[in-house]
Amino acid sequence: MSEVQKNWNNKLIDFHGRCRAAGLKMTPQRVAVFKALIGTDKHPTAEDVYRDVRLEMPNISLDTVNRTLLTLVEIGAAFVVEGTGQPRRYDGGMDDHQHFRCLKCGKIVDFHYEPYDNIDVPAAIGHYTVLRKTVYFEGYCDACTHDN
Amino acid sequence: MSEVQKNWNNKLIDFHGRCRAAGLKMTPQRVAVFKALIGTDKHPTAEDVYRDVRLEMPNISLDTVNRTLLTLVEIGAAFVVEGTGQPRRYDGGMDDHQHFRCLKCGKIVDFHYEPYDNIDVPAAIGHYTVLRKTVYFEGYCDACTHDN
DNA sequence: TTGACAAATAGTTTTAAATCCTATTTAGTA
DNA sequence: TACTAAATAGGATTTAAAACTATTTGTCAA
Ligand SMILES: [Mn+2]
Ligand SMILES: [Mn+2]
Ligand SMILES: [Zn+2]
Ligand SMILES: [Zn+2]
Repeated sequence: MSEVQKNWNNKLIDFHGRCRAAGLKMTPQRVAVFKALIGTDKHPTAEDVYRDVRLEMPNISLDTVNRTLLTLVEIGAAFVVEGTGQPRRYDGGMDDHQHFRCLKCGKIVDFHYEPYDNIDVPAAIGHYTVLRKTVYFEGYCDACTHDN
Repeated sequence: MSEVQKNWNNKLIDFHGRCRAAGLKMTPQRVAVFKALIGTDKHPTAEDVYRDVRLEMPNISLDTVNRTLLTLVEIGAAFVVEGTGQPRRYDGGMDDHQHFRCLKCGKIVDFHYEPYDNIDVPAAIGHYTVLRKTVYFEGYCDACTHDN
């Protein structure tokens, strides 16, 4: 088995484990949505995932995709990308990384800068339960900077 | 004139200037929306602002409130708070600060930690046009942490 | 001060994202 | 293999935001 396949397999096993731990059934729909999400670095919307999964599973419903994506977030197998105002964008890449979002074309680009992996929680909000700490950039991507 | 009044007045003068610079008319609706926004630290939705402004200006339309808020963002007199999927939350506080959002009650809390005001752009995205740099926390606020 | 006109608004309709509803199917288990 | 709670499909509903259009209004130049 190749490294890539091994990595893929580990993710599926991990997903299986998370579902069991949470008392969730392993349905084909769940697996399909999970695979679609971890198979891309494009930070898709629910509609994007729906379109993708339907190629293999034409009868899946949009509601199931939406529900499943929320479930993935709940069990820690995915998260919602930070950003402002638009439809939710999901991310199945659970390795430490940060995001840049292009305000013109909507592209969300991963990058990794280690000092931002675990930034300090300032005293001012120290008494809150902090579940997620994010460093996030917005602007125009290369293509959008240069055209126009 | 008190310090508070002076500060308030400066913001209106600044707003006036920004409108002129952008070639925008000074309408009573615009002023009312702007005042409503800078008069709160609650990060209101468009509906919130609508409700508020209508007390003084009962005939203003929701569309005007939405349009005006977007206009304020365009001319740099306000911005949209980070966070997707829910209704947009607006912020008229243009002093440097950061946000914590409670995932349970939706409250958005301002805090200010100077080292986060102007963080480094990593080399990986150095060629992009970075317009906004954000440090952002999510979790449960005090009340929501304790009442479970 | 007035008149012309582009910009902005009110009121409404339309679109789009997400959630809700319910009859039916299914994964886990004993 | 049969049972049951959980999950799904398909459709309806809700909600935020944008689009549309007739009317009104700031702005500016005469
Ligand atoms: Mn990512
Ligand atoms: Mn704020
Ligand atoms: Zn772009
Ligand atoms: Zn809270």
